[in-house]
Amino acid sequence: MPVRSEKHRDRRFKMTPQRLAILDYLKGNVQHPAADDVFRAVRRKYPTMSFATVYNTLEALKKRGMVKELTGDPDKKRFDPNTSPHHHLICTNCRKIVDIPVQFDLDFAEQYREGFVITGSHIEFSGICLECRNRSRA
Amino acid sequence: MPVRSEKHRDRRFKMTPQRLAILDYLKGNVQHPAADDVFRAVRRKYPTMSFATVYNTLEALKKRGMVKELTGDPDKKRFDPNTSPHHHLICTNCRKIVDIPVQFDLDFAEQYREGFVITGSHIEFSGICLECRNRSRA
DNA sequence: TATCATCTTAGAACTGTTCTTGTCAATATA
DNA sequence: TATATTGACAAGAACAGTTCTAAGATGATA
Repeated sequence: MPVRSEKHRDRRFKMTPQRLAILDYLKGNVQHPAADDVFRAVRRKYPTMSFATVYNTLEALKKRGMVKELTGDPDKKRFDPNTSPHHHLICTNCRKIVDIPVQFDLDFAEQYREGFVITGSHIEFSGICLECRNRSRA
Repeated sequence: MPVRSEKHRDRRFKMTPQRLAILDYLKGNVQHPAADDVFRAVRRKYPTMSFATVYNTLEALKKRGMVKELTGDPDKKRFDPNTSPHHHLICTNCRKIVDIPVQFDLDFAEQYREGFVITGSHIEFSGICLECRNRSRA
């Protein structure tokens, strides 16, 4: 589906070349990039690209539910273009984030909601990834 | 290098008044404070307290497993003196974090570990807390 | 193509965190 | 006791990531 068709859903979201480039970079990306990664990648095509544009665009996409902001990395905000329900593994050594492509059933947790209206859940496992273990063994 | 006996295990961790004050503030605290909160609270008793001391102490306590660092708040690091296994609810409006005092069984997730050696898990529900809902209704 | 709201850029400003420096106290060693 | 070592403190500089500002440029639409 061409990204441009989105314009009919939200005519206030202009499909500028910069935004298309950012969407293009995010599409199918499983690295869970930070703003920094987006900036460096897209700047190759648009050398005048500014950080403000990256943050503005990510914020706009977030507001429209096209990306999710992750909190697992304590050092920077990272973004996930995969908006279908899934969970994450994060390597405490290299900060790599890997998807767990299924959704666990946590309905039984409803009884603990403490008056909250729950809008989302996130399960995250931390550990050491295969690559980091191999590296430290070398 | 000589092996330290069990009773001397922590003799490199001096119990200074500043550290005792920080521990005292954290003990039983269920607010999941940020460094900032610790600083403001402890400074009342020790007006010369420095941010460096707060961060150093929190880092030392983390290293010794006496507090956990949380990642649910994208804007700042927050700390949890409750080190027993439990989960969290976070209000996306006021950033309040509330404990869910039980541990869910996620052993079945082992099959998705993607080569990771898993050392921890964290389940977090996001939503709107009762107070924020009442406030917005007013 | 004229209009208007939105977008982009560049850089400043801000926030939370880490690092550096100088000093001191407590402990270990001779 | 004298001396060395270690750990801790305060103050503030430095740093990284993010947000904000101002002004001009651009895209969508009629």
